[in-house]
Order: sequence, then C-alpha cells, then structure tokens
Amino acid sequence: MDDTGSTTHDKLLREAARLFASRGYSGTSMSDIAHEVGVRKASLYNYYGSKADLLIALLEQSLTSWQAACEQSLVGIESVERRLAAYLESAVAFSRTHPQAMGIIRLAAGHVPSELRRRVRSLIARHESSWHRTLVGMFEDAIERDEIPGNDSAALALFWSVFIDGILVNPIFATAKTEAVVTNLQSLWTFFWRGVSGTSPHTELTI
Amino acid sequence: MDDTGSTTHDKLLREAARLFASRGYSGTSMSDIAHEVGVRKASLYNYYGSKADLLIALLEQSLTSWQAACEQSLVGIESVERRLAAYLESAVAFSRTHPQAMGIIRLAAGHVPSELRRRVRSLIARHESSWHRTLVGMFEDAIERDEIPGNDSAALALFWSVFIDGILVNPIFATAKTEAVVTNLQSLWTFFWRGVSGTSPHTELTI
DNA sequence: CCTACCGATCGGTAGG
DNA sequence: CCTACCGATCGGTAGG
Repeated sequence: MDDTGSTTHDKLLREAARLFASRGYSGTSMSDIAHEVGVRKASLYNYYGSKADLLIALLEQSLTSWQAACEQSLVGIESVERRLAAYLESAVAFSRTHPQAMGIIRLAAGHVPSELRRRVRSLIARHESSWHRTLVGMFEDAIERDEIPGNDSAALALFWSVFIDGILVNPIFATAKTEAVVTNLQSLWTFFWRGVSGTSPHTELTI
Repeated sequence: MDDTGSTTHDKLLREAARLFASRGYSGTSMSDIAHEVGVRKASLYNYYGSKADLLIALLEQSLTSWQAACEQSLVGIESVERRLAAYLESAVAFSRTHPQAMGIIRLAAGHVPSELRRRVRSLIARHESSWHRTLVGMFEDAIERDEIPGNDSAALALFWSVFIDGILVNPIFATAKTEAVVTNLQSLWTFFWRGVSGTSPHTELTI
C-alpha cells in the first residue's frame, strides 16, 4: 500500500514489521501482509520459507539495529555520566523513530507460539547477555573513576536496565499523553543520576 | 487438565488466562482452552458469548485484582516513604503470585486484534487514570510534608511509574536470572528513594 | 454439557 | 510473480 522504499523485499520487511508489531504474530496472516505489500500471498514464499522464518528475520534485524543505535552512542565519550546520558537519549530517540522494531522485540519477548519460543528466546538471550556485559563494565568503570560511590556494579546495572525498560514500556501502558516520558526526560534523568551518584547531573539532555 | 478450583467456570477463567498470557489472544483458540478445561469447545459459549467477551472479562478481573493489591498496601501507613515501599513490595509480590494476570494486562496493552482495541484501551485507560491520580496525590502529600524536596509532583509520579513498569517488565526481557529484580529489590529501592529525596531510605523491605 | 455442523480463513504447495 | 488448490483449523451456531 505504501511505496516508500523500492523493492518488494523492502516492502515485505516493513509491512510485516508494522503488522506484527500492532496485531501480534498469530494475529497477522500472510494474506494481510501480502495485501499491504501489494502482491499475492504465494509470492511472499519466494523471500522466506515460512511465516516463522519471516519473524525471526525481523527480530534479528530489530535487535541488531537497536544494539547499533545504543552502542554507537557510547563511543568517544569520556565520563560515564555523559555516556549514560547519551545512551538514554539514543534509546528514547530509537524507540520513537523505530516503533515497529520495538514492537517486534516486545512481541518476541512476550507472546509467541510454542514452536517459535526456543528460537526467539535464544536470539534475545544472545543480545541481552552482550548488552549486560557492556552495562556492568560501564558501571565498574564509573566506580573506579569515583564517579559513582559504592561497589555493587551488578545492582547499578540492574537499576539502569529497569530504568530503561520502564522508559520504553511506560508510553504503551500510559494510554493518555504518550509524550510524558519525552517531555520529562531531563527530570527522569536527574532522579536516576542522583539516585546512583548522590549528586545532581551536569548533563543537559538535548531531546 | 488441572482440577484445582471447583467449577468449570473457575477452570475456564484460569486456563484461559494461562493460555492467553503465554500464547497471546490470536495464538490461543477456543478449542485449546476447552481442551485444558476438559470440555468441548461449544460448552464454553454457555459462559461467554464470544472469545472477545472472555478476554474482556479476564482483563477486567486482572486489572481489578492488581489495583486492589496495590491500593490495599497504602492504607493506614503514615509516611510517604513507607507507603511507596509497601506499594513496591505489593507490586512485586503480586506479579510473582499472579503471573497470568500480569500477562493478560501486558497482552491487552500490546498486541490485540483491531476490533478489540477500543474496548481494551478504554478499560485500561479508566484504571490507569485513577492510578495516576492516586500517585500524584501521594507525591503532593510528600512535598507538603517535606519528605521530598522540589515541587514537580507530576514528574515524581512519572518516575515512579517508570520505575514500577521497569520492575515488572525487566524479568520478561532478562531471559537469564528472572529473580534479579527480587534479590536486588532493596538496592533498587535505595537508588529510587535517594534519587527523589536526596537521602537514604529508612525502610527495610521484607521481600 | 454434548454432537454435528457452518462458512471463512489459515499456512503452505504445485506448477508455471 | 501469478492462479489454483490443499488439508486443517478457526470462531461460532443449531438443536437437543
């Protein structure tokens, strides 16, 4: 239905992501997707051998681009405080510019047919564990530099995960004012940083 | 399949919640549910006129019991600090003892067929707005009593929502150690309270 | 609470 | 990339 982006393959990925994200995996039929792409259902099977393969491809793509967006925000920044602030901004920006990717990840983490669960969970677990290592490393770094007091880098990393998860999920539950998280991001960040460091942040968010 | 709880209606509600929560709405068929209950599919229609009505009933029940568990934790407690701590404990306890209810709420907030979306969103919105009023009131209270500095009760309520959402959602994404949030709850609570109040909490969590 | 049945749609394939 | 088709299953109803 939408012609942005040229090839049929591109359209397939985009429309499938959109439909899966809003209606779920079982709630989206291959015919639905074909209709949005503008071809017949049978043609989709030239690109992916099954509906399950299509979801896995989308999940891989979503996790990779999410990870890229977040990691990219960390390079070349000195203080941990500024690294975290950059990370926060990137995460929020990504979730707004790529809502379908976030939807796919949420869907995969949540409600998926039993036959797919193993494949999906192992994909997520792989990304999750590398993400977790990065986080713990960052907080160990912060403790060494005396940016953050205490010594429990695991608890700090967990608080950060909880904070980011909440930021990403809150707009979905809060039916009214979806923008609350964005417009109050500086306050949220101030609360977070004061909680872990005991001091007010020097960082001004640009979002 | 499971005979705990007597009547067929009870079993229907329980098994439907379990299946919906793990496989999603479209991913669960009325036959699946009937099989778990131990009756034929047609019999289910004596209790609910449609699959959609069944989900709505489950959602209503889930939201109500969640709200009851949380509000109950607030009564008769003096300081806001202790009220929030009790709330946190109740929320975590509920999510562990009623995983199906949480699954239904997540499912409803997420991926649901287009025809159901309006009914579901209005149900969630009603509970959400009453929840939000309670929260803002509590933080206004805390500001008046000088338990918390500043004056932005809306931002404080949002930080709390984000924190709670993150606590509830994190175990679903974190494929490994689902218990991390529970075992580190005291640390998470300390970070949170220090973030909003600038001081360490006096509260010892009992979870 | 059951048997028996409805039209519609599902994921997927054959063959071109 | 299409038409034509497959068996299976979907939500739901009739009638008892």
